[in-house]
Amino acid sequence: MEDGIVVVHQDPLVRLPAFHPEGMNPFFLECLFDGDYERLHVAFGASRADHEVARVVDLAGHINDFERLSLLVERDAGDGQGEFLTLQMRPLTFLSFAPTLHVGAFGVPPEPLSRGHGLILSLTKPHQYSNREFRGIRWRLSFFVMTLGPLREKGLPPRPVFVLSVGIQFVVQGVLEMAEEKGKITPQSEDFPQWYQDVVREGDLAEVAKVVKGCMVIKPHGYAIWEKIQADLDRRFKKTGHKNAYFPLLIPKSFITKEAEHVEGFAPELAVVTHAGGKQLPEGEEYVIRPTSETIIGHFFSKWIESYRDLPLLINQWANVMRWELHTRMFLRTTEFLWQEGHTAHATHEEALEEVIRMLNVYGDFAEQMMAMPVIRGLKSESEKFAGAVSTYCIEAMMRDGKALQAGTSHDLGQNFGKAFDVKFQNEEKKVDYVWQTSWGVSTRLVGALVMTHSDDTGLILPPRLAPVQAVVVPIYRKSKERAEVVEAASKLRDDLAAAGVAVELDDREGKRPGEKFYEWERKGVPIRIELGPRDIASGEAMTRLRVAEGKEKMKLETLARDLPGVLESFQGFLLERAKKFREDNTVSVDTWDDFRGVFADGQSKFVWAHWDGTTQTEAAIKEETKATVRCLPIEGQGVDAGPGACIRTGQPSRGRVLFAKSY
RNA sequence: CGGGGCGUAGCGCAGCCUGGUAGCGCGCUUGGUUCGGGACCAAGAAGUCGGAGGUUCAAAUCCUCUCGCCCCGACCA
Repeated sequence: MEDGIVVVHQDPLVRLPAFHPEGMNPFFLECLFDGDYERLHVAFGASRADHEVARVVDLAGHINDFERLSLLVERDAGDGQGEFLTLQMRPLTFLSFAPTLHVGAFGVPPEPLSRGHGLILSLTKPHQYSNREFRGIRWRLSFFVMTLGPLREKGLPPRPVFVLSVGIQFVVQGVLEMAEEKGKITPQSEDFPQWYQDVVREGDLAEVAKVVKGCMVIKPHGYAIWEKIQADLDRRFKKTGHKNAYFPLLIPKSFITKEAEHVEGFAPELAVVTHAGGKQLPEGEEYVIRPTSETIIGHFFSKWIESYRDLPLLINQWANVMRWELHTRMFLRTTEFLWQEGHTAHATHEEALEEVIRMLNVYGDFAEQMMAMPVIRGLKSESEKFAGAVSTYCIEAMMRDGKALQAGTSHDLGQNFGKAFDVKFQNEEKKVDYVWQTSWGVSTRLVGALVMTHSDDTGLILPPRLAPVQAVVVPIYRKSKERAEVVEAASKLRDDLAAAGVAVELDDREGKRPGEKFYEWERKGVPIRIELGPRDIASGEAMTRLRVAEGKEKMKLETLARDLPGVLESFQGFLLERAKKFREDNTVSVDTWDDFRGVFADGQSKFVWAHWDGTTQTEAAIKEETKATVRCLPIEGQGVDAGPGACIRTGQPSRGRVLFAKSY
């Protein structure tokens, strides 16, 4: 492998040295990127000295859409054989990447690859980094034989062909350093997922736990947001008659298997406790860490409920749950997360359905009123519904990249869990029946939704109603004599604001300059900053700046405490309106399959109202081709024109438009 | 299962090829000058170089084994 590692120049030049794959003659290939990838010179031959230069490929014009770019390169061999090189280009995914270089021999029996044979090359451009500075970057290129074997037909000549897959690994050094630069937030437009990570980090919301796979540490500032979410939701739950309770973290494994769909849905992501007290638990007595609590709550409901007089039973639990996820992202999908799960039991299906819709609306109202996040309320398709539910309702919000985030769910469980856990009651007609259950929940994912709904390239933006710090006072002074005076006035202002009900913080830390404090609080999403210096005190005013404002605004010190709550409220309203407008601007109704695909091309997403024939197969086909899924079937008043139409994909009849988008 | 990369100070990394005093940036501590949009100067603290074994007068560096993390691939180009 020693020969496979080459350090290349900045021009950037890539050289593939000779290699000796099994059963092949020594073979040499050289690629030379010209300037900023505008030209690619390809040469190959049996030895380095012997190589012939193939035609120069002009990449200009294709450089920005490298995805599946195919180039046919005819070789100037002069022997009339028509050998060629095909270059397939795809964008890179991340820092360390290993694009595959496929070298296939065409039109020849699987004999030693040498001059005169065509090649398929699959190279990858460092797309993600093209917008960043490449200064100081060192490229290291190594390659290795990965597979060697017959290639299946797939549009290739019916003659014997074989493929040699060679992986290339570039190691790009010096880029990560830039990304981790202090206070650095990658622009949304450049790399949205990276932007999200940066905002969460710089906003001091959370960090990846690292020592525990897939988990995160929610830091004080992030947890404070969750506490505000909890406090308000809890009030709403109480108001609708629910009571809090707490059920065990561990659930007997046997419980999970009682509801057929439920076990199928959750089995892959369960964490199982097999040992306890220094001993292995007997077979069949293992526990799972709850992924959700329908089963254990069903068990207890069956003990608590005897007659219709015990109904409805309205319970909520604040808890942590664990789902073993392969790919995790802070707040959006982590192995362990915090949530609330409501569980209710009712005498009739109608009553249960009312509950399902009631709680869906509680979530919807909360999202819009508190989070300033507009949502669409709807019904999940069969493939997206909760494992074990009859139907699942949801609220879907649009993130700033046009993708949809499921922000809350409310399930009609029918009698599925009632039957599985024998939750029976005697009704008013003295007949025994199974209860009708519901469950509904929202999680710390809401914090991620908050980030992706409002924040910008400067960092976090928090709606005042959920901001742990709504206003920050930054004192400005020169000499230590000024400091005493200014801090005193600032303290008084802080006290006045606190008395007016504003969550205010006075940042009188020494050793940090005002500018640095400004940036820090902006990254943390504080809605308004108040600057107080000697000049302001003299004039009886303070400089204020809203988190999204262009400039600063003077406000009278006298009336600041009185006026600020109003300012914050209007900022709350502004954020909601802005989010609504963003969603409107990125929502379309589409009637043709070509238009539909166009919306989701190039990794883009919007909200799309389109007709769908209602079948799981069509849904799967659409997802396969566009990555977009049915987010929900809108409930009354949530969709666009409600009339029937023809499925966008199959032309089959559709009862009404449903919401499509790519999703988290 | 196959292949690759990486483990050196809290964080990000250099040093390894060619063995010889443990380095850099950020952060942190102290002092001073600063302070209306990311300050500067000076001094300082901080590392069993992932682990074990070997070669050597001498190992972060060479060899063998091992642990951990990340990425890619298994015929889709």
